[in-house]
Order: sequence, then structure tokens, then C-alpha cells
Amino acid sequence: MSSQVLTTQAVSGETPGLPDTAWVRFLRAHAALTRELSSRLEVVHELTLSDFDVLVQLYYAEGWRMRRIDLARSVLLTASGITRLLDGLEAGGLVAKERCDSDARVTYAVLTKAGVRKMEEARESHLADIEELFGSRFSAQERDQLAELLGRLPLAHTSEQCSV
Amino acid sequence: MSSQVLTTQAVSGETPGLPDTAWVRFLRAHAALTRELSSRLEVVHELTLSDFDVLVQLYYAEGWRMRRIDLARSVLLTASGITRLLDGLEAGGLVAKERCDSDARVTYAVLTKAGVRKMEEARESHLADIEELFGSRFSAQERDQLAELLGRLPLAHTSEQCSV
DNA sequence: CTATGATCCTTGCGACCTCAAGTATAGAAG
DNA sequence: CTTCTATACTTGAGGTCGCAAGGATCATAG
Repeated sequence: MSSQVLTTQAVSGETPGLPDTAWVRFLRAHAALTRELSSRLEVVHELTLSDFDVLVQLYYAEGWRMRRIDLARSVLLTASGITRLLDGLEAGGLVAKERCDSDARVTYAVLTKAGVRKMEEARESHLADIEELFGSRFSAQERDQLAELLGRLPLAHTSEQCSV
Repeated sequence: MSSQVLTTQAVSGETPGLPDTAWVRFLRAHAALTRELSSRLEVVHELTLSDFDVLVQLYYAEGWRMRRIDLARSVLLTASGITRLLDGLEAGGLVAKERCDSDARVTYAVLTKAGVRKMEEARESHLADIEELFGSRFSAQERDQLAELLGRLPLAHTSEQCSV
């Protein structure tokens, strides 16, 4: 009732029990890919991966505008994370704040003209990078399959069960 | 010659062109899973995901010993990252330094008795967590398939081509 | 032996992100 | 109106990590 937890290990047969599971590959691939993609994005467009992520979300939102809290949830950052990330984008003139008339608690993040331009500028090269490092490794069918498999993973905190 | 880059998007049909590709799911899943796993590992065993990662590598290495640089490469951290991570583990008494007789440049990282104990302690619960949040989402076959697909991704810096 | 270049490791610095705590607003109940 | 709870956002402190630079050691060639 143990030792069956790790499937697909020791594929290369190097070290005896060294785990090389789907999960470990997942971790390694993420580290390598984000490092490389981030670095390219940084050099060419002076953007973080997260910056780009936020820009994309806003770009596809109605009126290029989103509540900060929704933005945070959609890119899986905490509220404070979004505040600081947007601080940077605001300083760079890519995003602006906007008050909400019906609820004074909320603030909108809006893409500025410059932000839209930046986004469209960065898009092409970044998508090409993703394609090169990620997408091109798979056939269209495999890509769909991968997306389906990854789509099953939990996106939020599981187990809200906190008794005491 | 564009707009075909993003396959598998808008699966849920919510926002028109909002990308929901395999890559985006990959990013989101990673953020969510590492957050949750890290938090659990922290609470129960006072370990980081990276800490555990290093412990595992050492545990399966000959003599529970590895050159720091090899350790760094195998967990995909930089040399400085390993130095600081091991600082923590050394302070906690889980890992010790050891000189190399044949080459004074290299230092080994060795699992201490306490380190081995910690590793065996943490292993069970952490693997169970991984299984719950990750593995259990897939059949054995799907797991293998996922591992195979993820295994195609580049693990190091691509394109060493730096002309000037 | 000395110079050169590569490798291993550490350290200063900064970037990014989280948690915990605090402020402000909203809505519901008394 | 007042109180209580929930939500939105910000800020201070701290942790992890990469990059760049520097020191030490090794290997090789002159």
C-alpha cells in the first residue's frame, strides 16, 4: 500500500528510485519555461510575465477595464500582489485607475492608449516565444489534450474545511 | 498568418477572445498547486517546496551526498539560489557541508541523520497531497501521457546563439 | 613557474510575491 | 441611526530567487 504512488518514474533509468513523475516534470518545465520567457519579455518589452498576463486580461475585457479584485482572481494573484503589479504598470503609463460610481470601495484598472499599444506590440513576439518553447512541442491534437488534462487541476484553494 | 497561434481557446465561451490555452492553464495550475502544496508543507513540516525538492534529490543520491552545483542543476535553481536554500537547511541541521578532497572548489551537501528523518517524515504527507491535488485527477494512463508530453519541454536555456 | 580561462561558490542588490494588519466603504439587522 | 459583518484595497515586513560581481581553485599552455 505504498510505492505505487509514483507512476512513470525512473524513465531514464539513472538513479534507482529518483522520482521523475509527471508532477516533477511539471515543476521543472515551469521553472525553465518561465525563466526563459520572462527573460525574453523583459529584454524586449520591459515586461514581466505577470505584467503581460494582466495586460492580456484587460485587453480582452469590456472597455479594457476590470475591477482590480477580479483581475487579481483571474491571474491568480493576491489583492496585494495586484496592487503592486499595477503600481508598476501605472508608473509606466500602461494602466490607469478609475473610480467606481456605484461602489466607492472598488477601483477599476483601465488600459491606457499606451497600454493597448504596448500589448499589441508585445503580443506577437511573446506568442511566438510561447509557440517556440511550448506549443511547437505538440501537435494540435496533443495541445488540446494537454489543455484538457491541465484543465482538470484545481485553480483555487481546496478544502475550505477549517473546523476550529 | 496569425490568429491560429492560439488553439483551444475560449473553451468556456465566456469572453470572446480571451486566451485559455494549454499554456495559460499550465501557468494557472502551477500557481494554484504550488501555493496550496507549499502552504501545507510549510504548516506541517516547516519546509518549502524547494526544500523538499532538494531533500529528495539528496535522499536518492549515493551516500546522501551531492555536489552543490549538481544539486542546483537538478532542481533548476541557480548557484546562488542553492547557496541560500542550503543555508536554511544547514541552519536547521538537516544538511551539512563536506569538503571535497580532490577539488577544493567543490563542496558537497550531505543529508544529516535529522535530514533523513525529516525527509521520511515529510514524504508521506507530501506525496499524499500531490496525489490529492494532482495525481488523482488522472488515470494511470493519462498520468503517463501527461509525463510524456511534459517531458518534451525544454529544461534549460535554449538558443545559446549569442553572436556579438 | 606564470598566465589564461574555466568552474565552483558566495554576496550585494533588487524584483516579485505573500501574509497580516489596517483603512474605507457597503449592506443588513437591530 | 447604530452596529456588525463582508468586501475592496493598501502598506509594512519578510521570504525566495535571479543577476552580476568577486574570490578561490583547478587545468592548460607557454
